[in-house]
Amino acid sequence: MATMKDVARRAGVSTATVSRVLNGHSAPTPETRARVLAAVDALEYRPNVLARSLRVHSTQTLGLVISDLLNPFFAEIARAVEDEARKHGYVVIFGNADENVEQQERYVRTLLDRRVDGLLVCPATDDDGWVSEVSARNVPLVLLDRRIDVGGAPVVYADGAAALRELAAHLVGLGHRRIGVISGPEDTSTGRERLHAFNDALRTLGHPLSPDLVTHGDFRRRSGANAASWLLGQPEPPTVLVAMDNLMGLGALEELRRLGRRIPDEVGLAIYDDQPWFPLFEPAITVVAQPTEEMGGAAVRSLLALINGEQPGEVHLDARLIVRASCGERL
Amino acid sequence: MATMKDVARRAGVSTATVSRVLNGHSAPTPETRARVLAAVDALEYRPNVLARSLRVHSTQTLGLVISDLLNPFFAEIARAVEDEARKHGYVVIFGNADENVEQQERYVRTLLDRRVDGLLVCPATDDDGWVSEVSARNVPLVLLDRRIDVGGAPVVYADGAAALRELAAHLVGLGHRRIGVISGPEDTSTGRERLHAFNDALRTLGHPLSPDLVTHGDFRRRSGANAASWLLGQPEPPTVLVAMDNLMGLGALEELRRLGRRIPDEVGLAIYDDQPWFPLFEPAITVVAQPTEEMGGAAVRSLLALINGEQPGEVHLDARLIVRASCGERL
DNA sequence: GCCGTGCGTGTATTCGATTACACGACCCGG
DNA sequence: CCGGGTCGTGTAATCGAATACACGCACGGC
Repeated sequence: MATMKDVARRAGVSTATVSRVLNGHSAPTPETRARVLAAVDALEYRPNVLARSLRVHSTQTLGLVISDLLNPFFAEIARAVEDEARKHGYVVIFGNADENVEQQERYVRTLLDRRVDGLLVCPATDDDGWVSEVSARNVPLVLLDRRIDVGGAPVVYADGAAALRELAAHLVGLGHRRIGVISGPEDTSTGRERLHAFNDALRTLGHPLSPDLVTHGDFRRRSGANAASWLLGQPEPPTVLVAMDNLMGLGALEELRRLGRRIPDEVGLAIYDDQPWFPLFEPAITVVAQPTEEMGGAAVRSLLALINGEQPGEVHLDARLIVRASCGERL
Repeated sequence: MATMKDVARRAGVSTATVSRVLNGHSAPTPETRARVLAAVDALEYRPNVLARSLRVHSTQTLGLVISDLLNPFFAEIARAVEDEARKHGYVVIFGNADENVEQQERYVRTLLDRRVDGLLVCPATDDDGWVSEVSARNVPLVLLDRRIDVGGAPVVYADGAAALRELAAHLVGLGHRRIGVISGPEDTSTGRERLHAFNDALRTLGHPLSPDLVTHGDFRRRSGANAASWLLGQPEPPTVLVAMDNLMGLGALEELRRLGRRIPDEVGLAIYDDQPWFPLFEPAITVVAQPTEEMGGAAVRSLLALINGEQPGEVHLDARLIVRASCGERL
């Protein structure tokens, strides 16, 4: 690979001049500029990004740590993040934490070691041990989807309260009284908040959740199936299941199919997160849809703002209810 | 951030010694070693990966260019790649080509500029303009999923011929004679090969595809829906649809639902690629499943072999038929 | 004709590591 | 008691770029 020195020699100038031409700095003469550019493409010169980064303390790289790339929700986020980053000339390195705190911590460290200019994290749990390391090296940090209490880091998330209120009204309106919930882990903000928001809404309607019909999964498919199985095995089983994440919802659906329960006649089902295939199930699944693309984009923009020394605020977008047929007759 | 010089000063040794301790080289005295290590964690020293990479000409980073992260098939690949890479101490940078040749080319260049140690590409099309650049910088390259004719680059892919033969037999056995195919683009190897393998199998059975029932999509959902719509609008419409990719299959299903056609009584459906939710549709979808996880893992191993100067062969794994209920009565 | 101004360019240092080579201490055999 | 080998450590060059600073030259004003 040709280096800058080769280009300089061929153009009969110094490396400083080459650098200036390439970076559009000060003002080399038009002729010099032309000579340099000619040498550049004669030699097919490409700058060494590592050397540059070492010198200027910036890598034009963002780090993204997500909990699970197989979760379509996070895949969409990753895709949106990559897309927005590219638009701004950044590249993204990503790591899968696998809903696992230690792996998440390892990844954060790896990405910091790679000198990313900023870090985007969808925290696996409330654990915040890794945050101190990030702030110690003062690398800009933006939290995505799940929030943890940590000073300064802006959060981008989707607020499901309104949508869950609508969902509660929808279910109650259809006559459902025993509502089974498959919630996320209690040590994640999304796990807690969705449950609380939903319960608050139901309480307001005069039909609070029965504590024995609330289960906690781990945002994975298996846990959804297990929870559904347990709920339906109760002495007074629920008439509708609400899964607080798309994978757990899938698991619940799987279990309903396995048990041969007719939806929605025997049991209804609603899922938090929409997916392209949810309308294609029989019956089409009623969901709370999150604006994933906007979330990813907004997170990147917040992060870039931080990198530029600005002080972006918390972004919160709204999730919305999409009523389909899986909880009973459409109104 | 503490640098190696700081550590050296604090430990009362030279940077060379620090480096030797950290890399387990030659043999510093146990006492020196201890002093250095003490200094390292007193200062919370972390090596600067950029400086190291610049010096040793290796970044411990792999580049992955995929066509579409929103395609669950590629998401699984990405996940498997990242997983295997991590096990070997590599990090992966990825780029979404969006089934778009130019963006793919830009990404290849970007990743090369980042000095990845090796490149994994799922080519968007047969276009191979970008390959020359890779070989010019002799960066190890492994092709994943789709093959293109290019000397030297090992290919990792799933061979669907056997599974498609079984599928053909299954369909013919169920009495299907007019079989509609939603194939991939003709300028991708997977697009061509799956169609040919399937047609060969049918021909052998004495029921070759009717050319007017073969359509080509672009591996995206919309094209699957359009193709299904077109096929069903033919004067003599097919009795079963075979979509050669999971997204086009989803599109076809969408269209079938929209038109209100009962599956499999009115039209059957089979899809290439399995997904966790395919068994949950009513009826459960018959599929050809690819071993995505193995593909991703194998690709990384081939790439690492190349990086180590070995000469890995072509890896081809087998896809397999999973008969469910969407083409008619299960045998 | 002299000197300040400004502009284009080159020289040399720096970023933070790795490593070839040299050097001094120590030990041992003749 | 001295020469040669071993072993641990330090010195300095290197990777490939960016950039502070200095230098030289042309030009203009007096």
